[in-house]
Order: sequence, then structure tokens, then C-alpha cells
Amino acid sequence: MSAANLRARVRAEMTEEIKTVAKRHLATDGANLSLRAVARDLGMASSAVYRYFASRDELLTALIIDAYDAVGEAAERASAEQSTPLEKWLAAGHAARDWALASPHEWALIYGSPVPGYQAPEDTIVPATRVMLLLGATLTEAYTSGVLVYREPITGRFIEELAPIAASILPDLPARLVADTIAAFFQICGAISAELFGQLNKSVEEDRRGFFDYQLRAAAAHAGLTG
Amino acid sequence: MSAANLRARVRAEMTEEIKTVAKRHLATDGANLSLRAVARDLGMASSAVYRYFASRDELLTALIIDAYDAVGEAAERASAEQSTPLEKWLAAGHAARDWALASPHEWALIYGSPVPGYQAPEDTIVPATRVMLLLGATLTEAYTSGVLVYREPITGRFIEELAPIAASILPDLPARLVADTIAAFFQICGAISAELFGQLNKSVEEDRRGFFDYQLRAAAAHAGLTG
DNA sequence: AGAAAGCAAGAGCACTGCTCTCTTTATGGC
DNA sequence: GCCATAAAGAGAGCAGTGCTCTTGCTTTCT
Repeated sequence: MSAANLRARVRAEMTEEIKTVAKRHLATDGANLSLRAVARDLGMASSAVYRYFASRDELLTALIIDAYDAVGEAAERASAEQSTPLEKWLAAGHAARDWALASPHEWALIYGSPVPGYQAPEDTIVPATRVMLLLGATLTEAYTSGVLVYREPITGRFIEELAPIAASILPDLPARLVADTIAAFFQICGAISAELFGQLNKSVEEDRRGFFDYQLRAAAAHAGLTG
Repeated sequence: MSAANLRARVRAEMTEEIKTVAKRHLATDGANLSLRAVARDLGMASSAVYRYFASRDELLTALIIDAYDAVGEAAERASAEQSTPLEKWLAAGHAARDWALASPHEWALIYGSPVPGYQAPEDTIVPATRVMLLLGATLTEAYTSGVLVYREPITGRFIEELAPIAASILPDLPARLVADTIAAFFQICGAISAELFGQLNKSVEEDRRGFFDYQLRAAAAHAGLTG
């Protein structure tokens, strides 16, 4: 083992350990993560943590990236186990919801209100689009295979704005379906956040999964995916 | 003026003044409201504020109630100016979005992630449902007047759970349309939050209103309201 | 008028993010 | 193998936070 790599490896392990403890704190104590408390749990001085993360915001950013990746991977994995586009769509949505229910504070970190003065850095936007791209890919598969009933193109300034970006990210999908992908993603996030943040106060308690499924299918149907 | 009422009136004015300053701080400094900073702005000791609000959470709760009322009133006012159900629906949605764009931090307070250990008290749930009830009333009008094309009832455990509450809140609406009302409300909140919290990173910049309108109409159409 | 209640101020506690200085330890060139 | 250098940790300290407690003062009620 080259001695030169030892420092770097120890540093990487320490960084990971800080994130792990921070996630545990997030899960138990909620969103107001205390750097000092994390340091205390690790048996080190709070100032030492600053050797790894320049600020509390930087630690949060790292956690946000991990969270995006975690939901993304959960959705992709669940989706991959299915065969038809609608099944993939539903599996992805339910996987995202399951992940959110299991890690509510991490969900709040990424899809709740941004932390006080926090400004999302560039590093976060790529992992952030992972779930949305999965939905888009599912629609693409349905569209190209003819399973999806495509109504007609729509017009509007937002469609013109969207078209160039759409062509580079989801090249085989008409602009309307790209708009539908984004809208569906927002709808799904909205449904999950609403459930998680207590918006459906007692109106549905037992079969929240069923209600979410209804909304998931509605979003799919609006894009023409009825399976 | 009875001297007995003087105290109460002064107290009410002071309470209002604290809320006003707190809202100003919220608008400029973001969500991490500092009670001490508010007190400083009012030229009083921080401990004096505790005569009016038992804790920071209680102040936040008061601001949350005001915010719910403000969106609710904006939506109701805009809706009342229209004549057809679809027009009312769209007006309510756009009014909510306009309010959110004008008061992003207050929107975050009510529809973003709940503050750390914050648990919504009972006082907030009535004003919180105001916008949703408006959507439900609009659908009721469309349904009873025959403008709405009602497909067929659906089944599901969540519908059974919903039915009794639905009957007491929106008595003239079939359970399916109550579910659609809630789903539409979640979708609209999701669309607004996503736009506000930066989820549509540069994909749509100029015509965000148009994209929101598309989503609003999609939610209406799913309930059978095409106007 | 006197007792009771309401209000404001200040000090203080325990906590936070963050910076600075000081000491120890590991690394890389000679 | 030695030694300057860079990295890492520890501790003190600053300015800020929510909240409590005690101390006075003022208004209200009896």
C-alpha cells in the first residue's frame, strides 16, 4: 500500500463517517442539523469538522446530493424490475414514495423548502433530475413502441422554450410529452410532499398508498400512458 | 372608551406589530426567523416578546395562519370575479401562484417542509383547507349545473375512507370528485412549490405562467372540468 | 387606597456556526 | 534516513440564538 494514498483514504473514510452521523442526526432530530453535535458524536472537536466541510451548508449540500442519488437509485431499481411502461412508471413512483416515507427528513431536505439562505450549487442539478429522466425514459419507451396514445402536439411559448432542451435530453420524445414528464414529476413530488407534510390530515389514513396510486395513474394517463 | 379595554387593545396592536415586523424579516432574511432580531427592530428587549408569544414556534404558527388566510382570500377574491367554473378554477390557481411568487418565504412556511420539530396545531387546519374547499366548491357548481362530465364512480379503500368526511364537507360532490379535488390541490401546490424552489432550472424561464396554466387545466380536465 | 395582575428590562444559561492559534502527525524531496 | 512542509486535530473565543428568571414599574380591579 503506497503511503501516499493512506492520507487520502483516511480522509475519504472520515468524510463518509461525518456524513453517516449527520444523516443519523437528520433522521432523529430533524432538519436543523448541528455541526457541533455531529462532531461531539464523533468524539472530535467541532473545528476539526471544518477540515472536511467548509461550512454547514457544504455538509448539507453533500447530504442533498446523496439523497437525490438514493431516491434516484431506488426508483431506477424498482422500475428495472418491471416490463411494461405503465408498470415501470408505477414502480418508480411507489419507490420514490417508499423512500420518502422511510427518510422523511432527507426528502424534506431535497423537495421541501430550501434551507434559509441556501442556494443550490451546480453539483446538485444533475442528480436532481434523475427521477424525472426515468419518467421521461419510460414515456419514451411507451411512445416509440406505440403503447402510448399520443393525442396531438400543443402550442405555447413554454413549449417553444422547452423544445431545444427537450431535444438534447429526451431526443425521441415530442415536446408535449416532455412537458408532461415535468408536470408528472411535479405532481408526484407534490403528492408525496403533501402526504409527508401532513396535508391530508386524517382524510385518508389507512389507504394512503391507494390514493397515491390513483394520482400516479392520473399523471400517467394525462401523458397518454394507460397501459 | 372603557379603561378595561385599553390594555387589551394595546396588546392586540402590539401583537399585530410584532407579526408585521416578523413578516418583514421573513421576506428579507428568509425562513430562519430570529425573535431577538424582531425585538431589536421594535426597540424592545427580547424577553418582552415572550409576553405576546410563548415561543418562536407560536409566533411562526401565527404567521402560518395569516399566510393561509392570505392565499385563501386571494384565491377566493379572484375566483369570485369569474363566472364559469373553469374560469373560477383557473383564476383561483393563478391567484395562489401569484401570491406565492410575491411572498415566497411565506409560501415556504406553509407548503414547504415543516420547520424542525414543528407540529402543526389544530388552529391551522381550518384556514389550511380554504383553497382546497374553494376548488371543491367550484367542482360542485360544475357538477350540479351539468357542465362537468362525470365519468363513473371509482372504488378503492381510500374512497371508502374519504366518503364520510367528504359527505360532511362537500356534501353535493361524489367521493371520486372529492378525491380529485384533493389530488388537484396537491398537484397545484406541487407545481407552485417546484417553480418556487427552483426545480425547473432553466427549462422554462419566460413562460412559466403558461406552463402552470397547462398544469392547472390538466388538473381540471382530470376531474372532468373542461369548460 | 391597596392588592393583584400585566408588562418591560436585564442578566444569565446553554446552545449554535465559524475563526483563530497552537500542537501534533504524516508526507514527499533530498 | 532526515527535515521542511502540509495536513489534521484541539481548544479558546466571538457573535449570535431561544428561552428563563428576577427585578422593578404601571395599569387595572376591588
